[in-house]
Amino acid sequence: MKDSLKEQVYTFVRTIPQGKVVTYGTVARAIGRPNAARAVGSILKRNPDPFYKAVRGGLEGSRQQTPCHRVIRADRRIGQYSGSSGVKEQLLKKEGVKIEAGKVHPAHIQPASLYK
DNA sequence: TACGTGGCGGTAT
DNA sequence: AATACCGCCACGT
Repeated sequence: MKDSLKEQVYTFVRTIPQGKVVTYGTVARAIGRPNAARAVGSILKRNPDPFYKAVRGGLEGSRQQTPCHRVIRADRRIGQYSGSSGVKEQLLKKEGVKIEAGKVHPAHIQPASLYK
């Protein structure tokens, strides 16, 4: 398969189940680019199908969404997210992800070993 | 625990 | 073709 990196990233992120999160580094390793965590961030930044927009615009079910809010930093902080501050955290909490003191509860984080 | 730093890889211009 | 731009990471202090 010869998909571009960003297609692989989007495809992978779409497989992250509700209520679970992964880190940018995990995404990078899952697509075979262990050192490309930062690149993953810049790819998701230009996400063509933002989750919040899909929900608000009634796109649910009509096309693929990319729940980029389910991708967090290795130190369990939320990380950056284009859009007003707090949106990412609210989306996660709405899905049942517990966040305390700006850190995601470890139980929700899918370990990289799952995708190895 | 919190912050700074250098390195990093892919995209966009 | 070159370089600026970053939704990061690992490590040090």
